[in-house]
Amino acid sequence: MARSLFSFTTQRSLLSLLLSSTSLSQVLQLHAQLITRALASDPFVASRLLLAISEIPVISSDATTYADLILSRCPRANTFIWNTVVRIHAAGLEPRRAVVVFRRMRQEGLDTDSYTYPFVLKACGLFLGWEEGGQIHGDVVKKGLDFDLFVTNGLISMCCRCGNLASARRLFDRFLEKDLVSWNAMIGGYASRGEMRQAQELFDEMPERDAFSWAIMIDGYGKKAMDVDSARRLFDCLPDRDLVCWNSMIDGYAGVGRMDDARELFEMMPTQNVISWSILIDGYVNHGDPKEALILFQQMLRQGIRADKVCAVGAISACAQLGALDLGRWVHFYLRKNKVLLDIVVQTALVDMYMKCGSLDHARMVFESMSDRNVISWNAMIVGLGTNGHGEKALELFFRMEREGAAMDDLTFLGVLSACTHAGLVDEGLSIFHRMKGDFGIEPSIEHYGCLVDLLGRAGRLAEAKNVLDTMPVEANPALWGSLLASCRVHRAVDMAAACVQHIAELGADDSGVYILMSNIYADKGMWEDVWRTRRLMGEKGMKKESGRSVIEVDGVVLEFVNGDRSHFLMEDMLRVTWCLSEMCTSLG
DNA sequence: CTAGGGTTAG
Repeated sequence: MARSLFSFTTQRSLLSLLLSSTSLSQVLQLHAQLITRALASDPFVASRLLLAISEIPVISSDATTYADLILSRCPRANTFIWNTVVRIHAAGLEPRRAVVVFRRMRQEGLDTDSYTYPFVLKACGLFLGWEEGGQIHGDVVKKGLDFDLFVTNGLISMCCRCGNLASARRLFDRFLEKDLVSWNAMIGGYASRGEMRQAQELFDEMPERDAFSWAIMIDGYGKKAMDVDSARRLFDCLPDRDLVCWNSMIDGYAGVGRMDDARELFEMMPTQNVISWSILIDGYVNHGDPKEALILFQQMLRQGIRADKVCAVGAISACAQLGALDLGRWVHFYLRKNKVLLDIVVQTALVDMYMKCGSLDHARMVFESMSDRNVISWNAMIVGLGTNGHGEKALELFFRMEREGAAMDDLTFLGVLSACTHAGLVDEGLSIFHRMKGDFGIEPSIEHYGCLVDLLGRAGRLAEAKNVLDTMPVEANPALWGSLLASCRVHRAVDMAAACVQHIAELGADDSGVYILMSNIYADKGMWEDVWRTRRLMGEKGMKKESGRSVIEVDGVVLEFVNGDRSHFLMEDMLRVTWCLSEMCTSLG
């Protein structure tokens, strides 16, 4: 009936348009046209709409909601339609919803077939829903689908992803019609958990191998088992290496900090993609060379490779480590200009970067604009506010976090406690420390005790601080005694300071810094005999003062200062610093 | 009528 409302040819052209649409808004426009013609409830039209959605490269939450809507408006939906909705959810941001749709499908008495299970199982593997997967497994056996290649491969990889290697292996061994994918899934299960002995055994046994098999093994040895040399031996055996193999091998080296080896392969590989660059950039960021990371980032852009959000996170954290605000803002601007979708990871990296660069307003702006926040985002704000000297604001944010019922972890408390310390909010800090276990279920670690000692010590409540160290459930370490020692200097408590040094020495951690601090405490009090005695002791122990080092960004240029070393200090840099300082002085009036 | 499984970077 509905069909007679508009001509067959118009319908056909609409449908062919649908098949070639590449964005949700295009699909929506077409749907609107179809709705006005009262056609959307037609199963055939619904299936076309859903197929169009499933072909969008990135399934947004709008897309999944829309798929649910189409399903609900289509009373005569068949198995194909339901399968497609399950598939859309499995590819979306919340794979769990695929299982929800699957359950409704069964409740409403629809037939499930060999196309239903691979998608549901994939979803289970993605959110690690082994419980649900186990039930589905029973279902599959009842339906006699456990001999279907796709269904069984789905089961094997679901079991592997959920860490149930024994079940996966049972399925694998009993399955006589195994293909290359079955082998790769099983080997991947072992490799992703670093069980390389078992993976290697199967790898040697398998009838044929493809690029995936090699990539799985190289990645398993390099990243998961931290055995880069074995990974390299396989890599060298491999006749024609694809991009993934190169990247996995480079990532293996970067993961263990062998940046020279990583770099050498990077230069050798035939072509690099944005992932290759990201691996290298991240490697430098994680192994103490953020400056090199930024140089690479700029090189990559110059070669015409667009940065994606993963790569940007590397660059942003390099900026954070360097305190390079101008560059960080530039990366932020780049992402906006290139319409790169800012997800929670990028936004959190930006918050962290702005905080580390001391730009609280920008950090706050990004944080407030976030539609979703996790514990890492909150921590970045709380820790950042604390280290920038805004203890009250950090505390405020902590209470807001509590009100909103956001999950906290041990870093949250390290952040808020040290914020209290620096703002002199001693009683507030104490109260939070004492609520940690009861109200938030987080057992204080040795670091939290460190904060407590600091909190009390800096406020001059030295006896209470020492009492914490003497009575805490785990034994205090040199760092904790060191923190009390630092408080002793501030409050000129010579005797307690000497006791701290004693403890540190007993723990075998008495480095030059400890004695220098101690001798400074004596000096503050004019106890020169003790100063010289301490200096002599240092000489006897063969200690020398170590050099300090710092890095700053001035006017877009990153400068590195090493105490006692002026070689980096070029005249040009000197001029920039001078200019910058004079600018600042002028603006301060 | 139509569709499907395995690898790589935070």
